Amino acid sequence: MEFPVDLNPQQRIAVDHGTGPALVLAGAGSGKTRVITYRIARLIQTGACRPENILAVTFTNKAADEMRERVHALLGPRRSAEPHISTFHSFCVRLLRRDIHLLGYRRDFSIYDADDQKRLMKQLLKEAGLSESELAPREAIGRISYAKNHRIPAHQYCAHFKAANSEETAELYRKYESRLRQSNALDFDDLLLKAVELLEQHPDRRDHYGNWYRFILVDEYQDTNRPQYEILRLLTSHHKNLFVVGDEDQSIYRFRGADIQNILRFEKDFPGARIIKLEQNYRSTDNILRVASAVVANNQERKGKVLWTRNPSGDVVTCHTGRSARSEAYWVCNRIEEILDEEPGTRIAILYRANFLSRNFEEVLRELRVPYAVVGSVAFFGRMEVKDMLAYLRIIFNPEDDVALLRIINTPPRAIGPTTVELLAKMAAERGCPLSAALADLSRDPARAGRAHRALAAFQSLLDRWASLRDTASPAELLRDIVRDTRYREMLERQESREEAESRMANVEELVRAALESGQRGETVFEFLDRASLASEIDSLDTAARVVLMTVHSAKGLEFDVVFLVGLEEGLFPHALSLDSARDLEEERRLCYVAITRARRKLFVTWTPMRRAIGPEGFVPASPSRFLD
DNA sequence: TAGCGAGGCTTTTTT
DNA sequence: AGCCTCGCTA
Repeated sequence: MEFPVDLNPQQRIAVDHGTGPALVLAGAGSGKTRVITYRIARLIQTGACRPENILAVTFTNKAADEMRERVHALLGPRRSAEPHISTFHSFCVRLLRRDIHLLGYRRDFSIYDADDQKRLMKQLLKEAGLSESELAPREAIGRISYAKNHRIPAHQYCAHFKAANSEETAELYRKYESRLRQSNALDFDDLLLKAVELLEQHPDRRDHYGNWYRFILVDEYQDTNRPQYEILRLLTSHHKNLFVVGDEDQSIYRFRGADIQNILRFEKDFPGARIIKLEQNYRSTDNILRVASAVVANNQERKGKVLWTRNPSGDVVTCHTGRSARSEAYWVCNRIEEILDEEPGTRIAILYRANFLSRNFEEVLRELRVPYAVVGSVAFFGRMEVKDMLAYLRIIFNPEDDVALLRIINTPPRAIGPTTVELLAKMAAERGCPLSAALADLSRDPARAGRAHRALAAFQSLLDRWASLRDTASPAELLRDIVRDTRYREMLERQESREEAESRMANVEELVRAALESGQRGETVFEFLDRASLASEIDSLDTAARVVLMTVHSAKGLEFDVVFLVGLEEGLFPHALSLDSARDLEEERRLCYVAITRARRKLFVTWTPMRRAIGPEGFVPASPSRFLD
């Protein structure tokens, strides 16, 4: 293949960049994914580097898949080896599954997602005698996560944070960490942090991976956090071949630790870095672009790019004020009907700040019989029944996984109630052992008898049976056994309507199929579980859907012909929790910028004063978002 | 002591 | 739609 010529001068400079650090400041719609994929193809094609020595990092699995496909398309079918393209988290998991024993962990660790974290934290709050109204589990997790990402250990927590209940938080932090350790589990933060530790404490590993990955490319650099930055520094310490692409105006993940300073001070961190700006937008009409620029121009924390386009000016951006949340939804959905009537192939998105806003739009779309897809709230791997099945697998392969055990110990109900679970937890705490060990002992204790004991013994024998199959049966076979042995289907049919039970069982079947396929690809059970843990909602987005509903965060990196940005009210967008801080407000503004720049041809913005029926002091009508000005 | 139905409450953003 | 608590029953 002759190398493509459809690159503008700046893009070409970026693609042809040789060795050493480079920062590509790429405005929305300026072709940044294209630059990365072309560059990967170029490095391989010119022989500068073998494919397997390239590491490209993206933010979602979906982005990684797409990048892989595009590189394939550019290079054609001559498969010798593949460049390594994945998310930071998946990359770190791979590293850790191989080398984490060097840090004193076992390689069969479990991964705790947000839901698992919350369960663990609730348990800890209960043990500490704190009510959830004193300290919300999510709040506690958030603080601990912040401290971890800034490398502040529990015993130094109070010295850094002087909030009212920082002592309680520090104590929870200490217990949280020791419980994770004891459960042979890592949370999402740990996946990155342990990778940093590994590379820092074991220079031979750092050199090994650093030498292997000769060229490292990073997408969405503006959303990297501190541990991610450190991983990049460690891996590139010798060769400095770090090529990052990002847009400071699209940095929207501060709440989960992203540090916009990473992109703002790139030249300081990597002296001699080449800086390339991509300012020509190929996506949107000029009118849309001008609206976007006007919003984000109010920000201070910028490097300053001037986006421009050769596209036509297009329609003006329309703002609609709804009489109520419901009528806002009707207005939007009626416009959608009209648009699809005229041009059935149009790809349309309804974007909002918070998930719960989807409800009205979903209901109205259903009423009008317009097919749609929602991203969010209930992703496949987040479904109750799927998580139950995965918890069974986890406890079989990592018996120390307390959160998994607690999840399924009485699901389906098998007469192991709160009192019995409490007793197990007390035993485990006293002996400092995992719950499964306490369970095994208690269920085999000949001195005990009675109903509760019989229930425990029956459950233990189920666990023993599955454990004996662990090394011979495939995960898919195990899952089938679990469904059968636990009478899971019967539980669903007892608890829910027939339809509901059917659809949940269909999800379980789907999971079995996924396990089967994973096995056929030759993956281990851990690779299967890892993918389930790291899958995100956007990964499974059906790109064929004409109308999609999602949060603005989920929409980052996507584009649509027509965008409806809804719920533009003070307190909602910008969100009430961001109003006190200038930095948070800037992030809300960037979020708004992201939303606007998703649109190719048409943009509608809507709001309504009448969204919240109840406030603290009765009804309070909302004001239009400041972003509308 | 476990199970179950009723009823109230609540929703920032997520790898 | 999911989470919790409460009160009743076996």
